[in-house]
Amino acid sequence: MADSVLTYLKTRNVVADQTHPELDEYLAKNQVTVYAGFDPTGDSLHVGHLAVVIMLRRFQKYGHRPIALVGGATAMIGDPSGRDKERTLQTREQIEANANAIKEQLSRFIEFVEPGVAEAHSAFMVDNYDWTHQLDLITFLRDVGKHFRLQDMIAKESVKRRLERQEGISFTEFTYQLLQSYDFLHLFREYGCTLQIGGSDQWGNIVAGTDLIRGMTGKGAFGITGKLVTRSDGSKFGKSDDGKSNVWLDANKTSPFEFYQFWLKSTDADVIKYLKAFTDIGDGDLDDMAVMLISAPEKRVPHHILAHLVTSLVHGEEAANDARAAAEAVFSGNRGDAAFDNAPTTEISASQIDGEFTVSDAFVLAGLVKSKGEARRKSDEGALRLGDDKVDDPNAPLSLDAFDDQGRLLLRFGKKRVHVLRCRIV
RNA sequence: GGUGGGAUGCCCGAGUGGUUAAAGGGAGCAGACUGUAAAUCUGCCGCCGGAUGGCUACGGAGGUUCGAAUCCUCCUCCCACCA
Repeated sequence: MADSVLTYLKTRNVVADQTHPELDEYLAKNQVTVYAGFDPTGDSLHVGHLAVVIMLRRFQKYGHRPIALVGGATAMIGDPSGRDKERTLQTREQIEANANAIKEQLSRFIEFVEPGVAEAHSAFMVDNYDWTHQLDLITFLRDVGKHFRLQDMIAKESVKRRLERQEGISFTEFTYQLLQSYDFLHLFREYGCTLQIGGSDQWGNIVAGTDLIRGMTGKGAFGITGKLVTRSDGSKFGKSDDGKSNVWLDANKTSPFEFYQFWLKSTDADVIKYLKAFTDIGDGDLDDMAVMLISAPEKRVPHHILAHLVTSLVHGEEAANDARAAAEAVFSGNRGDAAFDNAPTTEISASQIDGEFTVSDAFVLAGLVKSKGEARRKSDEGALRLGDDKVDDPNAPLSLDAFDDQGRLLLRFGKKRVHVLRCRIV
C-alpha cells in the first residue's frame, strides 16, 4: 500500500494532474484540509460526480480532512468549463432546493459534522453562498480583482473556447473563476484548507485559486485533478449533453435497479478500470478479476462485483442485493416477485384499460419507447415483449387478462430493458 | 476597411430549381450471433395512431417561381486573403 493518498490514487489511475510534483511526499508527511466543490445546478449528483466524491473519501481514509463545498453562489453564476453554451440562469429558490438535495446526497458518502465543532479530521460541508452573497462589489474588485490578469483569464481553456464561438461568453460567467478562487481563499483562511481537488475540467479554476492565495497571502496551496472517467470507446461516461439520459445518484431519478444495470452492462474492457476508480478492491483481487474476465467471461463476475459495490455505496447494501435479485429474476426468465418488486414500475388504473388502450400505448406509457410510431417499428423488429411473448400486433388492445393475478405485467424492450405495469383496480 | 468562401438533421458532411425528409459517415436504438461484453452483419433513426397522407425542417427575414436547401434582396455570425 502506498504511503500517501496521492500515490495511492495514482495506483488507481485516477489522477490527471497536480500543481506541484512534491505533493506526493507532502501529503505523506502532512495532514491537510482538502476541498472539492459541487455546484447545485441540478437537483441530484450523477455518476460523473461520483469520482470526485470517492476521491474525497479516500483523502479522509488517509487521515486528511475533507470539506465538501456546495456552490449555492457559484451555481447562480454558472461555470463555463466544459460548456459550449451560456447557462440559463436559475432562480435562487431553485438553486437552494438543489443545494439541499445535494447536501443530503453528499452526507451519505462522507461523515460530516458542523463546521464550527469540527475536530481535527472530521469532514464538514459548507455552502459558498454563505460568504459570498453579501460581498461588497467595490471591496471585492479592489482586493481580489487586482490579483487577476485579464490575459490569464482569457487564456483559460473554458473561456477561450467560448470566445472562439459566436455564442461568446457573458461577463457573468467570465467572472466565475474569480468566485471559485475566492472560495479557495476563504477556506484557506478560515479552515487552513490548502488543497482543492476536482475533475480535470476544473484545472483552470483550481490553478486560479492557488494563484490568488499566493497573491493575497504569499503562501502556497495545492491542486489535484482527477481523470474524467470515460468509456473505452471514448464516449462520455454517465453524463449527457446531447439528450442521452444521465445516471443519477437520486433513487427517484435512477432507480437502484437501473443503477445496478448501468454498471453491470459495462463493457469488459472498462470493468477493471471502473473497479479501480470507484471501489476499494485491492490489487490482488483486481488481478483475480482480470483473470476471471478471460477465463469465464460469461459469468460476468467482475461486472456483478462492480455493480454491487457501487450500488451499495450509493443506495445501500440492501438495495444492491435487491437489484441483483431483480436482475437475475428478470434476465433468467425465472421471474418471481423480485423481478416485479424492483424493476421500474408504472401504475395504471384498471379503468384506463378500456379496450381503446393498445399494447403500443402501454410501451409509451412505460417510457420504453418514445412514440407509437417507434413502438410499431420496434415491434416489427421483434423488440417488444409482453412477459415472454413477442408483440406482433402493437395496435391490439391491451386486455386485463394480460396482467397476472396480482395485476402486474412485465413489458420488455430489447434484451436489456424492462418495465412493470401495475394495474390498480379502481 | 476591401475581396472571396461558408452556415444543412444529435455531430461531421454531400447536395446548385422539381424524382430531397434531404447521399455518405459517426453517434444512438433494435434484431441476429454471443455472455445483459466486444467485434461483425441487418434494420431503424424529424414528428404524427401502418400511411401512394399530414405537419415541421437546410443561419434569420422577405422575394422570384406552378415548384426553392438550391435563384434574388437585406440581415446575423464564421472563415480566408488583402489593407
